[in-house]
Amino acid sequence: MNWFGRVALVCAAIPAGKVATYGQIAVLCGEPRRARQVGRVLHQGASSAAFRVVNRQGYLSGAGAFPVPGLQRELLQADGIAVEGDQVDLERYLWRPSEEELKELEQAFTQAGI
DNA sequence: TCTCTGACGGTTG
DNA sequence: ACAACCGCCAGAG
Repeated sequence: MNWFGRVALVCAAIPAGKVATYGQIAVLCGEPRRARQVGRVLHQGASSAAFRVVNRQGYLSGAGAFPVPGLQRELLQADGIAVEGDQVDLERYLWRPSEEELKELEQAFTQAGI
């Protein structure tokens, strides 16, 4: 499995109603310093769950990030997440992976052949 | 080739 | 709290 695949797996592992940060995704992929590259592969359409990824401040991706402006906002709200001024409350919505979730993720990596 | 540019983030002053 | 740097690396021009 490659970098692209890992990012896709991690995004798929984000629970509905929660958000994750780019840096967090990078860490979960085992490459802590590649937050930027996470954004790039997501832009390439790595995962349909990419709308649950925001930056460290809780701000949504830029206008050009999604084909339709405001799409990410709608998807998040449909997920039950409150979006205020293109920003979400990380204290409330940030995904904090449980031991069980980490284990499942590790399993997914292994199964995919990391 | 070379340079510039980012869906980013940690560190430092 | 804030801003300036740095690391990161694949595309675009």
